[in-house]
Amino acid sequence: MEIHERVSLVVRFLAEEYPEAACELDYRSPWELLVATVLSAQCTDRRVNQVTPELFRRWPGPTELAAADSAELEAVIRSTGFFRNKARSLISAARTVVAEHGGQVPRDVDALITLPGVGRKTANVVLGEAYRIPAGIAVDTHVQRVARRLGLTGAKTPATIEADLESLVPQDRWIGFSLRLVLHGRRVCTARSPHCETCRLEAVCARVGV
DNA sequence: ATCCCGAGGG
DNA sequence: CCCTCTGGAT
Repeated sequence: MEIHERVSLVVRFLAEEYPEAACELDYRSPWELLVATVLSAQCTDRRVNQVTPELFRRWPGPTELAAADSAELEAVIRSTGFFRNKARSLISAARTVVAEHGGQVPRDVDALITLPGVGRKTANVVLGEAYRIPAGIAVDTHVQRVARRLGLTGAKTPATIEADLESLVPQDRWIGFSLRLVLHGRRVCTARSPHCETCRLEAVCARVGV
């Protein structure tokens, strides 16, 4: 089967299988989503959602977080892991957002990735979810693993995988495609085992590395 | 390539 | 015990 045909089948299957796919981080504004997404690195969304209510109560916006005491912030976000790096990044990012972006989360990738703690994955999530701008396909550990197993890319770095997927998937499907690959990676094609016996994508899968 | 880092699952 | 969780910076 030719690659574009397989991709279109994958996109269609995912839309049928996971119509509900949505970001599972709790947030009420682009700023809160940015903070939650930075915290989600190497951490489950559930755990992030456990710490953000107190975080947003004590430091409601970038102005407040810019003036936060790092030790106090570290204590609040400790359970998400990497807490020293994340606290330092968030306070510094808050200062930049206040000083250079009028307190608003920037609407483009280049501005977002200059913020400490924000790479392409986080930038693509924030733009797609908060602003509905399909700036790029967010490539996290799940998207990387599942896309490679399916045979949609042979690349090994997130940047190249992102470019490969963006050349194959129509731009108006990017946001949902990423969310659904993540969901499939969590529920079926897990890191430990791809569970091919119960996977409805098996017919269009290259089963790379299985 | 390595480091940051806690928590839960197999 | 080892692996993994929506990574990013050095």
